[in-house]
Amino acid sequence: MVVKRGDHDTKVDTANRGETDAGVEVVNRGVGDAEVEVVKRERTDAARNRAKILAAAEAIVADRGVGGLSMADVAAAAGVGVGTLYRRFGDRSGLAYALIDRREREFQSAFIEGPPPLGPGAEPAARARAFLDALADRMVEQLDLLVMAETAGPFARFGGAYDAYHGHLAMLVAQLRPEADSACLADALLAPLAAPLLAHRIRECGVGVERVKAALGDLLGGLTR
Amino acid sequence: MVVKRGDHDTKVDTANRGETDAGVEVVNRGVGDAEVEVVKRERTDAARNRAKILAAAEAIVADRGVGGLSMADVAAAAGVGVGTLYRRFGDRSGLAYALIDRREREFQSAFIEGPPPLGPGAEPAARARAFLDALADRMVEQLDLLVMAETAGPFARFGGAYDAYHGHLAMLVAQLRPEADSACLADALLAPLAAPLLAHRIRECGVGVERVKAALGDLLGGLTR
DNA sequence: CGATGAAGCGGAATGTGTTCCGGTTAAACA
DNA sequence: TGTTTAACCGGAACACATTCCGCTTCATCG
Repeated sequence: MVVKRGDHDTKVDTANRGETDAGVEVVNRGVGDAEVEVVKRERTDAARNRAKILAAAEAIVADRGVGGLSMADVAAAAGVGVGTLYRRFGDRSGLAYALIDRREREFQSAFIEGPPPLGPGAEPAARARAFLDALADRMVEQLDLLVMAETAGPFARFGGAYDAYHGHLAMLVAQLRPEADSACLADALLAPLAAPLLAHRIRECGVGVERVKAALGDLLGGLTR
Repeated sequence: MVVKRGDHDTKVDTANRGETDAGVEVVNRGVGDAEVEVVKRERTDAARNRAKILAAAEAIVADRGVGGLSMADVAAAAGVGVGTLYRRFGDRSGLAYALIDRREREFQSAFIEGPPPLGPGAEPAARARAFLDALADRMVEQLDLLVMAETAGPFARFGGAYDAYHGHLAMLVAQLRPEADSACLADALLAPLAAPLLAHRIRECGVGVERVKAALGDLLGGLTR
């Protein structure tokens, strides 16, 4: 099961809840004691527009960089109104997140159900290390978009992917150090990989990802002993 | 010596360089081999406006919260034009930073030249621990403003203060673990105290500051052994 | 004291993210 | 196939940060 971002702030309604790549929506509807999952297909025009918007956004990012990604431009290039963008993606950071999404899902399934050492089967320490390394690489890979997804709304990050990372790492830390505050430690280990900090260090200060990974490994090593 | 923020991006000119609380500007002017420090007083009308703006901004924050701090409102309340705000503070995050500034300076002088264990004189491990604890408290104290200063442009405004923290902690870590990558470790130890994460955990998740401090102490403890 | 120019000032103009709402349409159902 | 309705669409309107530029004022210096 891949964890997706939940509601954004207080603004976004349920339109995007549980949404997946194909644009279907999973609704939990209480029926007596049992909960039945009802799958509700996205309307065809909506699906068409979603595809057009994502294609247009990707083209604009490829062409002009993330900075040139304005909602009005994307809407114009996709041939839809801006209202449609907001209906689909909530806000600017939501659009960025959608652009990131495919990779994100691959990454999440890799550490949840992929082969060791990232996936299950390896020692917790090795898994945690592999996870942080892989996450660092993943962040760098789409750094611009990630900075934007995080910056547009300060809490956007904590609504979805972050929770998945946090839950996973907290589980590993709990195995490593049952007596410790695994939730807080997971936060602390994840924090150095925040997009803005990473972008600053790598781009402005010439620090390589490898050094960041090594420092994190150092921290993790201290934890296991 | 208190470290202040540097230039913002590419936009802000030299108007605010080397600025201090009283609004004076220190200019280094090369004269032959020697460099002479020339102190140039802020114009009286500018000083008056600065004070009016800061007072108005403080009142608005106290009244409506940080969210209600709009540039136009502050300008109107202070009885100046918005252009004046921008001339003085560069942008929204600059204004937030100015609001934070007094406390910030106290804090910095406390860990740079204050009494131990925060200031010089204590063991590096104890100082690092005390520093992280104190920083956590300080962040919580003005969390809203700090989130805003950080969010408007990541590292734009808070960069100066962050550099001070980073330099200090990196020095302590280097004493603690001479062979380690103290710069990266300092980043990693500072990152969990980033305002947005802290705000989220404390306000949305009910995590107390004490737990965050303890986790950080745990991490630090692992480092010293 | 009066000229001079650099610094400061204000507010209109601009750009862009976000919301709103009347009209449209796809899908379900009789 | 006709009816119904919830979802969707578009773009005008809005809010707000930021920029621009012509005018004003302070401080200096002859």
